Amino acid sequence: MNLRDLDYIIAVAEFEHFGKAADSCHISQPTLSTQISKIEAELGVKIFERNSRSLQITAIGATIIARARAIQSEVREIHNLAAAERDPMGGSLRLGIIPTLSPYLAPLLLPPLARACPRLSLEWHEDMTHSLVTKFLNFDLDFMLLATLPESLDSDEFLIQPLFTEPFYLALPRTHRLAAATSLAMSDLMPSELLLLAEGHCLRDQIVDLCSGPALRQPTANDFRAASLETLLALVEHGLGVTLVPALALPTNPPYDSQGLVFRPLGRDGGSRQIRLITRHSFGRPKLRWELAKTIQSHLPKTVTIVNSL
Amino acid sequence: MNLRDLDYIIAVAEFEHFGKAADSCHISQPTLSTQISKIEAELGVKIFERNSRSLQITAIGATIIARARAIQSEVREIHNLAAAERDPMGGSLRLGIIPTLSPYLAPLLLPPLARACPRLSLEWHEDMTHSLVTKFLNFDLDFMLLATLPESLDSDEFLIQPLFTEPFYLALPRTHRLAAATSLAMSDLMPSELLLLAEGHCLRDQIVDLCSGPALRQPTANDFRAASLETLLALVEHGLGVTLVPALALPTNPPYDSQGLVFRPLGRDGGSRQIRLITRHSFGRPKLRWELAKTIQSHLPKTVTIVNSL
DNA sequence: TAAAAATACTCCATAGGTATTTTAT
DNA sequence: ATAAAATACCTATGGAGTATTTTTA
Repeated sequence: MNLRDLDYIIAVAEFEHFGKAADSCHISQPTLSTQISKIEAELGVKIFERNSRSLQITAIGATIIARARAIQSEVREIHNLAAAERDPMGGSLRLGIIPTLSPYLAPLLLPPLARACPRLSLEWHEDMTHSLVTKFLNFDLDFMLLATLPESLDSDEFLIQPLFTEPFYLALPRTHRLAAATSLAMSDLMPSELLLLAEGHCLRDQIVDLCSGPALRQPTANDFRAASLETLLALVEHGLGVTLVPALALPTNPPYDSQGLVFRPLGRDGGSRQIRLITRHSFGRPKLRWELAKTIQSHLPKTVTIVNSL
Repeated sequence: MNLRDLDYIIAVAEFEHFGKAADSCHISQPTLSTQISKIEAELGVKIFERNSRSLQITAIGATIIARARAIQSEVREIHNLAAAERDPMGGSLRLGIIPTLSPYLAPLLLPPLARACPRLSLEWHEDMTHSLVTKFLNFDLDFMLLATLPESLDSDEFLIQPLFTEPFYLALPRTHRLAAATSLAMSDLMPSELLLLAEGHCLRDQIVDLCSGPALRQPTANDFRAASLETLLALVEHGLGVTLVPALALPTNPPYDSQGLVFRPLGRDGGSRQIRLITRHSFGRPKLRWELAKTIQSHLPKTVTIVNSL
């Protein structure tokens, strides 16, 4: 067996098609076929059940592929360790981040991080929690910044580092009847006026949980299934409703207003989310982990609360 | 980089000598030299600091080698998984076991294990705790049976499974003044008559801890530094002293006596040790782990107490 | 019959060998 | 002076290519 062979079985598992997998590995289909056959002969088990019409991964194949991904990740990490030795704040790093955090954290984090680690090559993967976790478990991400913790991360091999708690704010059109109120609670809202993100966003679920009080605006055919907070805020600005946003979505300076929008804190227990940094314990560059966490915590606005300050 | 390259850097790290490492890899010294150079060039770091008289592992080299060992272990485990798929109770398994347990457990465990897993290839590594743990951490053992838990095993990546608790018995010459006593306590012993194993055996340390009561027989030039319990029992049989042995060291059937020896239970809190099975969570053959633990627990004499029965 | 994997064969990159030189104590 | 690693250069295994055949839905 060979390290390259691991790429090959992972590619076949990914594409479930020898031709496409071969392309992705930049080799010919016959070469891939022979190599896979050799591996299967060496191990004495079929990794893929295949014929000219279909391809399936066998049970043992799936466990082998999981190990192969882990091995590849370790090999990558050897390269990263070496790169970090040549340049402690260099190397490459793959960060996953949720869409309701990414646009607000990026401008805060990237400039100081580039200053602290000038030669660090950062891959920024913006996706919803579920997709990020899948990639992470496949060793395709080194770090994740999440607001929720799926059960699949309930394992000792992962390091979960709370960074900050971010309260929710009510976003209102400036012309809204509640725009001038000094203190607001969820119960002041009309059930129908709350706008939500599309399903799959953890923020949507958190707000739904929070709003067990006022009946939720049911999704209808006319509902705009907003894919981003920015879109949602545009709807609010045009008077189509109100929404809850995490603190980082606010304009950076008080009074936190922008053109047609005003943001109002919610009273005690108005809700908040905790942003956590997730890695594997086996991530081999502790200084880089520390630098990342520290840089995030050091450049947050006063609207959020630092947890576990470094 | 190549899987074989990992063998090479591990071999050089092991022998600290290119010629010997090359021999162990069955390649020539120049081939090894060129390969190591290539790896170092690829990673851009020196793994070994070397000249014609000395060889040292660099700091980054040590971390790379640790990863390399982990990768090799994963690769081995892929082969083992495949072997286990062809034959669920087959494959190979490397078990480390302490010298004060090995001679008593081996005859109990091996026949039923061979019956349960006829084609399992078992490597039996008998050594003291410290050496076993070193091998285990280097991924050179799959399982350990230990009576103590060094701090280096304080990590979530290891699975520690208590199997049974084994009380200590006092071993006396048949002619001893206490041989006829029905109930004994540590305080009945004369400080000078207690014989101990050589240093390094966990059993020695446990008995020393237990015997904070009677002053210990101090090692002198005349002391026989017994390397095994069997040797110690031979000394006892010849009237040179008494000793404490774990229950499994007793002859299998009551009245638990053999030729010139008698064994007497100690009263409440006469001491005991707990035997634990240690693996990595990443060990990929849970059925085999279960079978091993179960087979051990199923074939123990009544003198020990099963913990966490499977 | 058509899409996909397997086979047959040829080629070449690179791991590995032998002979020799360089290095550092 | 000597032990050990590095270099030079040659060999050959096995990974990769192209052309073709086999398979099965």
